[in-house]
Amino acid sequence: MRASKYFIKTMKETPAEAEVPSHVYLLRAGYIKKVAAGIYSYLPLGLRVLKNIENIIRKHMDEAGALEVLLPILTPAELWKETGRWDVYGKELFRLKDRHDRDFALGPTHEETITDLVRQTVRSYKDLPLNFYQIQTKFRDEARPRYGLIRGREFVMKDAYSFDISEEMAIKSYEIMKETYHKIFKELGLNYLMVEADVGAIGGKYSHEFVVMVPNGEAHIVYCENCGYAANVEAAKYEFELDKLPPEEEKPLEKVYTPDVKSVEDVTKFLNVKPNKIVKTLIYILDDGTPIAILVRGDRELNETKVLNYFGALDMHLATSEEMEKLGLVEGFVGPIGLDIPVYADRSIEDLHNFVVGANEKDYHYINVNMPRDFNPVDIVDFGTATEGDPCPVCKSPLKETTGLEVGHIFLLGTKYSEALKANFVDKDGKEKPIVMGCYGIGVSRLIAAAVEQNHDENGIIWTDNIAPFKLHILALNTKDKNIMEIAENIYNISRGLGIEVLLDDRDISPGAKFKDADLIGIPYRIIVGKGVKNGVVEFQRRKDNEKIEIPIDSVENKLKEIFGG
RNA sequence: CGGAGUGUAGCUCAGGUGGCAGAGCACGUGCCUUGGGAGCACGGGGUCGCAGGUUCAAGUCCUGCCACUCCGACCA
Repeated sequence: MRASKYFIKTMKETPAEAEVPSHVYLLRAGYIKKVAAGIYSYLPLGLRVLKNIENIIRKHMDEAGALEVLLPILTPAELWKETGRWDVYGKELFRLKDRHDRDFALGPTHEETITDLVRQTVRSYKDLPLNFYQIQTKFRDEARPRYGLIRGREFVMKDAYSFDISEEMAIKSYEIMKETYHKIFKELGLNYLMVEADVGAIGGKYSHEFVVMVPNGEAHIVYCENCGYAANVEAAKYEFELDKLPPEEEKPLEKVYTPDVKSVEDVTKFLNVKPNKIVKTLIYILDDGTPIAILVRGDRELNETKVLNYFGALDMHLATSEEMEKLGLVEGFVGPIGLDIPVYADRSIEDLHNFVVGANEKDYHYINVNMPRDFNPVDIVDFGTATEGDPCPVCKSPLKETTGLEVGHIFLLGTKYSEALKANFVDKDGKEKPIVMGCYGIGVSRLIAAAVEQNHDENGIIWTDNIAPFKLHILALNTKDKNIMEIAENIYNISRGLGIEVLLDDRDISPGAKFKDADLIGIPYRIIVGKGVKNGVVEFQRRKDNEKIEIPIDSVENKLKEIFGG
């Protein structure tokens, strides 16, 4: 491709809307253009990258035996009502009506649609297993779209769904997808981690996330360098055993005057105790209106996901000041003793002795509190958020914490959707059974952003070889110089003959502008045709390190074969 | 959804106390130049987010709305 005939629209300055590197460079280099918040057009360069990623995914999905389909974006409300998600999915589901006032939704995911297809077509165990996938645009009315392609309202996703006759077989399908995902992310050239994850609203038995390691990512994960355990902090088990404090003799319970001492930090200072001897009492209101109290050690953070899972709730919130008042509670001085709402404890306070809690009375705390002497929780559960330094639940080594971007998520769904939609099959024994499902997503457009987040420098993008829009960038530095142009054209033709995706910068602009654009666009390999041609050489430069080496013009073809294996 | 902020040329932005709509970059033409976003000259480009209001006069003041960005909540 010749740049003079292509669509290269770079920007010198950072658009005001962009904050994170991927957003900045994808806009500046002319890969994408914003249409509305969280909605982008892919320009020719951007589409090439998107297609490259799609094709790598497609290749591995096909190899794994999955079958590509294309489901509709526009889906009837009836299907969503059958599984209950018309109500549960909430505001994130884009809803619309047709001219007959019938309800529809723009698909944010396709469990309903694919299960509907399967229930209509699959009758016997002989039809199974099946794995359908599609690469398609998804719609989610995000509360807050942000960071360019990282969190959009319209985005491209690969979603796959497996259907098996038993959980045992479904686990096999799940394992095949897990391996396939590893192959995909390796081929994309990204530094990633597979982590144990929470199933969230999709539901199911267990799941894994694939997270591309980037600083300041949205996914918080802990991992163990010793044994390889890795998990999203939402899902990470907290290995409280090694974090236990030494046993102490129980001291008599005492109520102390603590004027205006509310937060853990206040209590720490006022009573001169460590945060791990203080117990926080958090009041939550579940989605059915039930208030609950949850106790966590002062130095630990509560994990709301674990609480939701424990109560089987979809939503909950910390009690507001008004709600606290209605329940007769004193903000800042809530405690479990004498509380008449159910009290649950995180395992961090199991075996804790002589600790501090609020006294349910303004300006008073209890000290030397002990369980079960002074109160007895309904249950003691792992409600904690794992954090750096916590012992690994597998091998007890200290965990490391890091952040990343979730680009893939696989779920063993079980029969949640097949039962709701009555997707059954007749087994060998002649009995009708629900199909056992799994679902597998990859954020295709988010991968573009993730790749840039992970691979860029102060000058622009540095694509990995397999996803770069072009693999070779030829810079003809002076278009008025016939000699330069002839040699550049010649190298361009040789490259094309070798099947290399090549971009020739033949625009009549200054050399500096060409270099700046080339850095911004981030094509991995570059040949510079400039004044060196007088001495029979051109330069070869890698975007990664910008190191230039001179090579004789007549050995360019061999060099290209060496790099691109032509 | 709560909090904060911003909307003026394609982009980045300036336009005290109301008084002819601006700059740099980008774009077009010409000259000149060709190894890290060159220079000179001329030129085109505006519903100042939208709608009301105050005023002789509104980019500027007032009211409402909309859009966008950031922080938070939320996020298969």
